[in-house]
Amino acid sequence: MQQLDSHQYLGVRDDIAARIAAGEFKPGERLPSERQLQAGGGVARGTVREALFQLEAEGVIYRKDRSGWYVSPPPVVYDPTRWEGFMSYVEAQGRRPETETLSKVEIVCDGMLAQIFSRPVGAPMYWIRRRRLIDGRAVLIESIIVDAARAPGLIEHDLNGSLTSVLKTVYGVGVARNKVDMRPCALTRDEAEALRVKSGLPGLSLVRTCYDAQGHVVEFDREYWRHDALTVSVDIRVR
Amino acid sequence: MQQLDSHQYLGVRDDIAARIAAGEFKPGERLPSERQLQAGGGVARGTVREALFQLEAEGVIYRKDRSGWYVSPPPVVYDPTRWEGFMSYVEAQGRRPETETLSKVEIVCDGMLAQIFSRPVGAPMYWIRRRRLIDGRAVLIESIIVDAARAPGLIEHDLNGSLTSVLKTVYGVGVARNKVDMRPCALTRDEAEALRVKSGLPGLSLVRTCYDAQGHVVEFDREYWRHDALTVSVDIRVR
DNA sequence: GAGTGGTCTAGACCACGGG
DNA sequence: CCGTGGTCTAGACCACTCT
Repeated sequence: MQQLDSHQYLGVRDDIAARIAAGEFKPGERLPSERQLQAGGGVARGTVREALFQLEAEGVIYRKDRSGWYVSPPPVVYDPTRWEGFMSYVEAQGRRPETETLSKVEIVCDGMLAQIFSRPVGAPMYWIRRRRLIDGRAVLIESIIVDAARAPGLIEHDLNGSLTSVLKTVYGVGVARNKVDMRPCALTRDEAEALRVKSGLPGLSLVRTCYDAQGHVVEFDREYWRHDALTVSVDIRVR
Repeated sequence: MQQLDSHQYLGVRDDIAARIAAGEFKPGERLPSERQLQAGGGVARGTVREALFQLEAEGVIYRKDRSGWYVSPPPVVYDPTRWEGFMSYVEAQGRRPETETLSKVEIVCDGMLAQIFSRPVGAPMYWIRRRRLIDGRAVLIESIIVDAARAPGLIEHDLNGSLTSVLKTVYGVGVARNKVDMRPCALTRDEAEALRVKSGLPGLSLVRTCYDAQGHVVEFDREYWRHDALTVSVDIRVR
């Protein structure tokens, strides 16, 4: 498991990392092509790629398909215990958030949703898919389910802002409890395509269930984040 | 970015995933060697490895260095808002937790620790490194700093159980607030070696700062988890 | 159309493990 | 010791983006 003097890909990794640290390549900038990086060191292209994968796993660089490797910008901090939405906390950190609504449709409750929402199978629900970007880079894709009975006509609204505030201001539906599950995952076919990354890239899966004061589920949200785009921070006090 | 009918490594991935799902290989069991898997499908070994990396990123399999590929057991659920320690929540989920203390030494406060603990540079601190296992597999390594003034002689105790309960019962030091930061990371040289995995494997970095009722830092803890070993779950209520 | 990364081949040698 | 995964080479073709 140890890198002795062999493991030249770690040497290549260190070279590239040093050049980034030295400011030769800045966040958002493109690295030289794999074949150019290879030429410098007299190594096979596969070895250069191994080094690039290492840096990608560390969150130092990322790739745009068939366009090249780029230096990663710093991650944003996400606090699941706060109610402010994506748009506000990203902006508060001096970054530029964007939201794109990929689709919004009415569906009917299947068995799994029936259980989550405590609603009968067949009850109408809204299904919203959105992609969110920071500084122009797609960082997460989310799939939201909302009980149509709680927010009739929801999908007629503009959903490129804060969904929570639409629910609150238009429908008077407030959130009193929030359950968040997180786990490292691999971005699979669909998520990877929507984020325009290679399938199999590590990510963070985040599942949020929002309840109102009566304990009814208001919103059920699955998010898939690029692994290098966020830090999660939770601050808890004993009651 | 899309898998058409080419991308045969995804086909190999699906084959292996199907055999695992069908129960041909059970959690904890070893897969056939790469060269054996290769023989079945008439593909190059590199292609088989690509498929195995994919499954590893998804948390389906993991490797033991130069020993082989194994089917992953299910992850444990970790709730940073609960105070119960590793030993109890792992056991509560029907798994077998173990802790090994790798080292415990007295150190002096450097600049960073001085800031975290609001203590003068040079103040004595204890530094404890532990490795924790579930069902015999190393899943995390942690590095803990405790203010020696708050718990004199702490490192004389057996630290293979719950540190929090030792602090509470022996020293009367309770925790009133908990700050947890999490982010996907790559396991680098030291962590990877301690977990006996390949450097560069994705992981989850978890930094916990524990405060007492007076707002003093009691314990500062950095954990590095295998990415496939846990799910984080947070349940928050508005007050 | 040129250049990029993505995939794949068919070999090779090495370091480490105890299937 | 033999088999394993870990690393590496030197090519090749493809699908895609547009540097």
